[in-house]
Formats: sequence, structure tokens, C-alpha cells
Amino acid sequence: MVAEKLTAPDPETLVSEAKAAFRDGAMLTVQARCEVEYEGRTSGYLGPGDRILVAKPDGTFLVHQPTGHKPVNWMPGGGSVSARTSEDEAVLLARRTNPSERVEARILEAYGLTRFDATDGATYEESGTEAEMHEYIEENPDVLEEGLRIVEHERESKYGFIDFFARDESGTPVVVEVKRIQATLNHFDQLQRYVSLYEETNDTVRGMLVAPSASERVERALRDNGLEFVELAEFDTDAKGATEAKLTDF
Amino acid sequence: MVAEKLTAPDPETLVSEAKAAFRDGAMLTVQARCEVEYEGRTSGYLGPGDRILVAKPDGTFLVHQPTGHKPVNWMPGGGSVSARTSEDEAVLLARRTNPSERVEARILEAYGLTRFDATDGATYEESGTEAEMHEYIEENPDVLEEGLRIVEHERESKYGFIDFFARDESGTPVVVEVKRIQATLNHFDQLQRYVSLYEETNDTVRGMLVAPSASERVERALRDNGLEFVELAEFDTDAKGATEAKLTDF
DNA sequence: TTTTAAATTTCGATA
DNA sequence: TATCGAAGTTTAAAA
Repeated sequence: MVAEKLTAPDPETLVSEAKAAFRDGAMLTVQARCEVEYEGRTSGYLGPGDRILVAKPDGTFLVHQPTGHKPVNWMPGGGSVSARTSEDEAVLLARRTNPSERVEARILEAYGLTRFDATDGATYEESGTEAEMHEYIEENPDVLEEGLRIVEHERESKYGFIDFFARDESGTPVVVEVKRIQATLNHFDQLQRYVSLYEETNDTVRGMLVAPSASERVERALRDNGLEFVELAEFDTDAKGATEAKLTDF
Repeated sequence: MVAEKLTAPDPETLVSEAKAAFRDGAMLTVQARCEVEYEGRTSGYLGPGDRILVAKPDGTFLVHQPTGHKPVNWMPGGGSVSARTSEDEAVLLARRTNPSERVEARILEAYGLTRFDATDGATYEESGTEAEMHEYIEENPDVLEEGLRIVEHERESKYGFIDFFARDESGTPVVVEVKRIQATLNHFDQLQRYVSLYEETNDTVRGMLVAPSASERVERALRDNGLEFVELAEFDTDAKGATEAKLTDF
């Protein structure tokens, strides 16, 4: 049986089921009223309430309230989850080192428990990422500017990586920073950092921020600092085209 | 009953249970073999495998594989989740607008389903955040430098907010950027942006990045640009002290 | 292991 | 509603 379920397990049953799941590498889901403590990079406390607890075989531990995308408390994979009874209550504890941290869920009342012996060999395939936007630009530099030549992709500099190092029609060097989302001040900063560095050793250099859009403040910052904004919203690579065809077929 | 559980529901049962849960504002958890599509800011496809699906009453939808902290596919709250049968299979669909996106999980085999009528009025209380680090510095500016006076907290400038605007013992203005984690190049960028701006209208200004640590590259970037790094790892506010006492009592 | 930057980042605060 | 910056960010890639 792939999934085994218990309704309202008592603390001892919950702990023994949890231990068995951890031992066997199964996923564990618990619906419970609980309180939660976190101690690590910061510290925090969550008072009693109803939540879903999920423990994965890689040490991942999640505490989900009835709303919100993010777990209210969690532990990333790499550590381990354990179960024990304490003062007649079941306690789930997730720990890891580097950084050293712990999440402890004290279960005041368990409503349900599911053990799930899951098998999943699939990996997620994604299109429309920034990496694909890079590919598209590399193959079609003219969309940025007529006559632009890409000299180098992901060039390492003293202060970080430049997305593209290029030259315009007249041979002037162009530092290009690419974003697949609306450009932010931090993105402006990044470009400015690379351009400043280049200016230390060379006279003329252009800086170009490529993105589907930019806020007013970002456009002004670029203008004030002699940098350029190039709007690029649409891009299509072979990979993306292939995936889209597949999704349409579905 | 707070949590109701079904083992291996057929598609029709799953859909009707899911609809009822969505209608009543309950949390839904499903253990299933499924395939998943995402279409929105990017697009992607995840082939068949065993996952835990969670739907929350606020429209949050999560698809969790057996490993990893982050859901492989998800929808943040704000939209809605619906259920239907299609070609004799149960399908869960999460949608939202702004941005327009959708996640569709086609359930090939359901192993378990739990409806959870959860009530949770608690809010997470946290200590050790950057906001508390700000409080600590405001009350103890000497930890940054002997004789430093804080003039303004969160000062707005043309290109963003300065954490602290201060003056040193000799009256020279100091722009202070504070991070509670190891300083990154982006943090250096932020400080540099504020300092450059100030230099446009004033002659002398110091820039100070405060953090528990910084990488070699960040330290060099600061040095090369005449900015300063102040190491500050420990800080304690009344709030943090209070919470720590409580956790110790536990 | 450390660093660097992306992310379907999410989230909260602010204007 | 858009923007800005923090986050216990996590994750992946590269050195």
C-alpha cells in the first residue's frame, strides 16, 4: 500500500508511525493543532493552531498554516527529522547543522496522519527562463541594436559576472545586463558596477540594461548615469517553442 | 470532525470531495501520482510521479515532490483552486490573474485524500530580524564607531532608502547600510548608490556597510571605492531578550 | 566549500 | 495598485 492513513492517532501511535516513516524513507503528513518553535538564524515562536506538517525523507520539514504560500516554519533538506513523546505529547523535531538550527512542533492534538511511500523520478522542465533569454540574445543580437556583436557571454570581472560583453557598430565596447522581469534598482546597480569597473581601465564604454520594463525610478537612474535601457519583452528559443507545442497538444 | 480521510478515492469521489472542501474553506491534501503543467511567468511540465498536493482556502496550491524545500510547482494565494474530471481523470487547477498564470495537476492515481477544517488564529513572532538590528544600532551607535551620532533612520533619497544617515565625531556625514547576514555584492551596490548620490550635492561623505561578515570580493570592492566595512555579528534588543527567555522556559 | 546571481522568488510596507 | 527591499530566503552553477 502506497499511502496509509490514521484518524486522530494518540501521541504514542503518532510517534511510532513517524519513526517508521522516517526509517523507511516515506513522506509523512500530519494534520494537527500544534505550537512551533524555531531556533537558528533567527528565533521565533508560533502559538497553538491548526496546521499541516510535512516531513520528507531528505530532512525537509514544513509547517503550513491555512493561508499563505510559504510555510510559517520549515527546515530545508540536509538535516533529519525525529519524533518523540514529551509530557504525554508527540513532538516532531527537525534539525540541521551549517547553519545550526532546529524546528520543534509540539503536537497538542493530532487529527490525521498519512504515511506516503512516494516514488518520483521525474524532473521539472521549464521554458522562458533568463538562461533562454540569453540564448535568444546571443543568436539575435540585432534585437538589442542594429549591428551589435556579442564578444563574450558571462564574462568574469573583478567584481562579478557580466551577462554579455559586446561591441557596437563603431567598435565601442558595450556591457549588457539582461533581466527577464521588470528591471529593479538592484539590476541598475549591477550594471553600474560592471561599467564603473570597465571605466577604470578604458575610456569609452556603454552600459545597456535589457528587460521587458523598468520603473520610473530605474529609468531615471539609468539616464542620470549615462546608461541605456532596451526593452525586450518577447523572446523565443527552440526549446521554448518545442515546449509550447507540447502544451498545446495536451 | 476536523479531518476526514479517504483511501484511494476514485476520480469522481476525489473531485466531489475537493469541491466540497473548496466551498467550505477547508484545507485539502492529496497523495497522488500525477503530472503537472505550469503556464504563466514561465512555462513548464513535470512528468508522472508521486507527490503531495496541498490546496488552501486562500487559493494557495502546492505540489511537493519527495525531496526539496520548495514545491516543484505552486500557486501563491489570491486566486482560486478548482476540481474537475477530464477523460476519466481528476484534475486540480489553480489559477490567478496579475500575473495571469495557472497550475494544472492531472491525477493519474490518487492514493489518499484528507480534508482539514483548520482554525488558526496565531501569528508567528520572530526575533533577530534586520529591523531589530536597526533598533539595536539606533540605541547603541557606538558599536559602529566611537562618537557616531545617528541623524536619521530610513531616510528617503532620490534612488531609494538609506538605512541610517549619521555624522561622525568630526561632523562628517556617514551613510550606513545594515545587513544581518553576510554582505553581498548587491549590498555593496546599494551603499555605493546612496553614497554616489550624496556626493553629487555634497563634498565629503563616508559610506559604511555593517554586517556580520563579507566575502573577499565584497571587502575589496568596498576598499577600492573608499567605503568602509564594520563587522557586527551580535546584537540584542529587549524584544529578542524577552523571546529568548521564553524559549528557555519552555 | 564558498561565492555569485536567479527565482514562476514571496511577503510586507509604503506611497 | 505599483514599487522597493528584506527574507530563517532556497536553489543551482561555478570556482
